[in-house]
Amino acid sequence: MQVMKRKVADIDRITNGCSEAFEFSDLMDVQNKLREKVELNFLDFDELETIAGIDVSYIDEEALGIVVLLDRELNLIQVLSHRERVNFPYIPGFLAFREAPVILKCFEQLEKLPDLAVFDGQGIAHPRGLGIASHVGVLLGIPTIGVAKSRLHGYCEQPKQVGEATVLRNERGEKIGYCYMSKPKTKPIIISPGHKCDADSALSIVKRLIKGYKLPEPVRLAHYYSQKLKSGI
DNA sequence: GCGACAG
DNA sequence: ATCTTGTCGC
Repeated sequence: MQVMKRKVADIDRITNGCSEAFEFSDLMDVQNKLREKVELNFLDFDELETIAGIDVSYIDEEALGIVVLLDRELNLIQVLSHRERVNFPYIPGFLAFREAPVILKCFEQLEKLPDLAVFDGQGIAHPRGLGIASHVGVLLGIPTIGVAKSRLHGYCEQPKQVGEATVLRNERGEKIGYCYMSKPKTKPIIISPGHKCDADSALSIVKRLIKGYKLPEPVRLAHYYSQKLKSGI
């Protein structure tokens, strides 16, 4: 637990950042508290009207948040963005403390929240069950799903066939998501529910959001615009 | 003490 | 995430 005593500020100094002097134990307390509010229930894709995709890119010391809004047929409705200085370093397991601020600023621009938000990162497949998808999902009170390009927590068999999904389980053997090969000859993606959604619903929904690419459309488009806007500045 | 470690 | 062009393979 000694390492957990280290102040984020210490790491911040090393990373040339400028985060608050929070301690890991405090950050973990926040996560454990929010974790209690996570709800895992069935979510029907056919009931969704609008779906959002979120991504964040960086420009030196600034973060550029992007939220793309899609309709049920995955047509682009609008793109929201917000750019601001980041004051927190990237620390595995604490990504939300770095990216949630700018993401929330994007959502504030919406008059009506989406029926589902898909994140680039983990949902409950996290050491304390609160990846960025769950974290923001609880703060906004809307259904969310996490789609990561690599694993952070949990173990599973490697899918070998395209379209094959293997169960991702935590150390207690509980199902916390799926490892899914969405495209031929590509590394499988890690799918886990964020909030107001369960693992099976998350897998089912993500499958319907994939249109020929490795990543589901909401996240793929968010990343696309994230990079595009950044270069156009 | 060592390894793991989303974006 | 980001720094970066070409290139090997399906």
